[in-house]
Amino acid sequence: MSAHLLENLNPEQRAAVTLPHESALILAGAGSGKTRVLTTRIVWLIQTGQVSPHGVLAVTFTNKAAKEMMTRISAMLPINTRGMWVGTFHGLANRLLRTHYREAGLPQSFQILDSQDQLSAIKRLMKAMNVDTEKYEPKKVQRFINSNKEAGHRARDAEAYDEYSMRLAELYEAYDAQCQREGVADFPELLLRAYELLYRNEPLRQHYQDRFRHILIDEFQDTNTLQYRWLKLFAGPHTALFAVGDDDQSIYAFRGANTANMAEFEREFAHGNVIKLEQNYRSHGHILTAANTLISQNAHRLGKNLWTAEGDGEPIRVFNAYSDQEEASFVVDEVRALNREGMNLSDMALLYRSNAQSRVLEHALFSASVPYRVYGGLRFFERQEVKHALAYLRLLTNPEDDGAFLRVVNFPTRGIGARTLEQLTDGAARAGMSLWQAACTGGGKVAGFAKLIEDIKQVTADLPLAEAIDHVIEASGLADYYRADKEGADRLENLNELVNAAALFSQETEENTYDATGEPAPGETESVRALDTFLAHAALEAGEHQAGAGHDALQLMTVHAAKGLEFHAVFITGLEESLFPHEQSANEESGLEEERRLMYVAITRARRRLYLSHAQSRMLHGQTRYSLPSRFLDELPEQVLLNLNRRSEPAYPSGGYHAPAPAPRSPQTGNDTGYKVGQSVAHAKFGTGIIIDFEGRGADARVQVKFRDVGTKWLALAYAKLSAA
DNA sequence: ACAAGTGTCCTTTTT
DNA sequence: GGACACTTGT
Repeated sequence: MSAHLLENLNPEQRAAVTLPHESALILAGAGSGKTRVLTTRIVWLIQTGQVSPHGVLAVTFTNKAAKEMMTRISAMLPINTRGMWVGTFHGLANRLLRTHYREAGLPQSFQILDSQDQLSAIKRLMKAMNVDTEKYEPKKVQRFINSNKEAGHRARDAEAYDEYSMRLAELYEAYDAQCQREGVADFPELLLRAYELLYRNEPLRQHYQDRFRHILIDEFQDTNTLQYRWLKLFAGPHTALFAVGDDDQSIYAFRGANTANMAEFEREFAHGNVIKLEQNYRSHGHILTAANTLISQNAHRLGKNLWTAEGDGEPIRVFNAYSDQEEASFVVDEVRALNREGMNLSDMALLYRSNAQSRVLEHALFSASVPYRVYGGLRFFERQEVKHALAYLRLLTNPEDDGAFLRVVNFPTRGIGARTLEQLTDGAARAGMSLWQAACTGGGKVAGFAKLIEDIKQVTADLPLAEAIDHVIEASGLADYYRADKEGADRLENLNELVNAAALFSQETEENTYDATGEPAPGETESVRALDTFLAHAALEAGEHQAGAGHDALQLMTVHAAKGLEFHAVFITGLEESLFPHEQSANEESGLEEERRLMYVAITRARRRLYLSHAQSRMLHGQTRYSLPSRFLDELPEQVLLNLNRRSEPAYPSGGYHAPAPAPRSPQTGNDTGYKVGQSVAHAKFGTGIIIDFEGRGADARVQVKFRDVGTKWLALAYAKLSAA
């Protein structure tokens, strides 16, 4: 049985899967079979009787990865995997807190705030405290709170050395008090609460440490400080930690991921028990060479070099476009050509650094009737109409939730305006009540709202989840509101979808094969528990980015979103200085290294064919910007590149992939110098740059040049020795 | 009380 | 270009 399991694994993979009961670090390069190793190890451990499903804790970062892992395990292991804890950090923390809510100091029906909810809670607090939001931007306050929580610091432990940060710490403290009062927890709070729960409660800690014999962590390079400490707390003296990660693919430092965790883990747990998976099963040789060469220019690495048994494959195609539009039409032409040759659109991906870049590409694809799918943007449970419905539901199960109250008290409009709410808020604060309580004791329109919620509560008390939600949508007036709205059809549709989602959710949790969000607690009111579990699910798993019409479509996404995916053909677009690497990251060494890792991730998504393109001019934020090619292009080995611009005609000005591009539309066209805006030039002293502006004629002519290394300068053409580059 | 108009700021993102 | 906050007008 287990011999069969280990077939088709290479020696390193097999060694990793069959490691003895010891902690180990698996450095798994891109495309090296990381997930396979992780899941096979779990199955192997169970099959060989070394652990029962009950003793396994497997942690991932995304719900998608957790589901994928569970699916693969169930496919290999025909036994009940219910006792296994597989989920995201937040999902598992939630599970722990729901089970031990009393010990954790939370109400049973505590609600989870997503980032949006958290931000509005902070704004509300700051308003109540009369804090100047110019001086203390709510977003910055949010970042302060979250980064402190993620470092394991409560307000009292927060580093505060000056007036400004001391004020931030005060806000943090007040914010936590508000959350406690309202019975809500934000994302980092889930982790910190769960951490503190186990840290302070010795018997509980003992219990879980004894239980989990094996802890396996996916994407370990993405863990933050708190998550690492969390894992250490779960690990008892008899627990083996199996951490899988790739420091070269760490692209989330900006949100707190701490790559140093890998080195630390090696020191604290693995003790030299490190296995490198370096054979890549995804990409052809030239693509890997490019990736290896690029990433070798990062100074801080654990060190790893991917290789493949495949041949070199095709060269990497580089295209220099005159404008973002030309870049887009180039991409469209290539995509169609590949599609004609038989490659599915869904096997091709268009990658970009930031979401704003997708529009030009979308426009070109749309005009050419190429089906495409964009990842990113609003997700199902984040849509305003869905959040409104959820707020009503939250109010039913947890009336202390002022955030939910304020969200829906006047939506649909009930004639309850700012003035009324101000009075209500003041009254509630003076009496030390929640808004809900204050509304119940008062009169007028606000009391009418309270009555409405009370009625809904009565009717839905014994209804199944989906029917309860359906009633809420009707009785609250949400449905009528969107029916009356000319543009409300989609929103109405989504509310319908919410009812369906709830029905599906009830069905799935009943079957209970996989339950990442809540432990069924015996003896509690059925429908209330179901509602709480569903609301937690909605917050923790915000749903798909877009309703997936499962047809063959080209895939558009940011490089971040592409991590973990692979495609036959990949287009990396917008390879320009200030865009990729992004200008806000390029200044710092660590920022630049992260951008380089991002580029590394992008390159290693490709199996057979890779296109790199950049545009000399680009519409961004309503302005045309001129940029130099990304330094990452220079960091690739020339022998694996194929410059498409040099196929038939000179590279400049249009690149001439197809029709020559129109002349630049600049008020200075038609000058007499032989230079134009957008052109790349070289200067003996300042290096290479690009002309971004122009003034004067003849002997007085001056050009403004944006140099890669020395910034932007005005140069008199009569004196500066410029040459075309 | 609320709709319509004006001004500001723009990474990346999962939970 | 577009989301979001804030101000003005009815």
